[in-house]
Amino acid sequence: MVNHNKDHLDGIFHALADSTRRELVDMMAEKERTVSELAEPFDMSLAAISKHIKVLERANLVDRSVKGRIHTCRLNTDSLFKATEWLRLYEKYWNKRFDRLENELLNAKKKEH
Amino acid sequence: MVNHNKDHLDGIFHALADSTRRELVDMMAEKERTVSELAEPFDMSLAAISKHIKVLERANLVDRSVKGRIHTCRLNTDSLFKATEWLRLYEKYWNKRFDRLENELLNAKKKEH
DNA sequence: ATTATGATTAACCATGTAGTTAACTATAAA
DNA sequence: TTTATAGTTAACTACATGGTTAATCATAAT
Repeated sequence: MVNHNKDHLDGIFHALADSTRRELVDMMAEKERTVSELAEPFDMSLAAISKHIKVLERANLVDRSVKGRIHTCRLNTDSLFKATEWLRLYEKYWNKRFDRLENELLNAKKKEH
Repeated sequence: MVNHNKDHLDGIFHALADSTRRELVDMMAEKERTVSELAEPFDMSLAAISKHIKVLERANLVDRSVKGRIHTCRLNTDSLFKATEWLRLYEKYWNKRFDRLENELLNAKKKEH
């Protein structure tokens, strides 16, 4: 049996492991965008951006609606949420670190007096 | 000028885009582990795991200390924290979704009466 | 001194990635 | 009807990835 959640996270993290794609996500987070709008700021062919968008789509990070020749892309936060959920498992570890740092600071201050 | 933060996130997300590596992270989160301990549960050569660990290390997700022939690996949460920080930018979007869902539910209940 | 163990490294293979250009599809405008 | 626009797809290149086995290195045990 295959773990689909596993595959899903693979795809999500892989999609996010590219700064161009993260910038595309940024743009779509602000508001929905057409493919050409998304491509405009990049020094890269439309074909390349088209592929990047498809990677985001496969990872379920982006939904697309087609009207005539215009493809409109919008962020689908479900996958971002899943990625965050995985990372959240480890939140307590860096909280621990912060607590430790805080304590050290506190002790340092006490010594000053 | 190169954006180092960008490169860093590339490496972090790429490191996390593999279920074997995520499982290694899980194991190290529980407690620090030697390389062989980390390799043990996997149906894969030690060499392969050694490489996976190096990917995690390059992404700053793992620190290693060597004592004799034993390499001990522990989680470094700094990078996990960075990844979470990036994702947290979008948190408001799924909160919006949840709010909308909540409202819909509320309205549905009102109609019942 | 020899052998066994923990781990890395090198050489290799198959597959995947990120980009290119060129060809194509579909729709809108002249 | 022709042409321009929005976008995808195909074929290609160069390089990275994830795995293998075999060789190597360093340390510990006999």
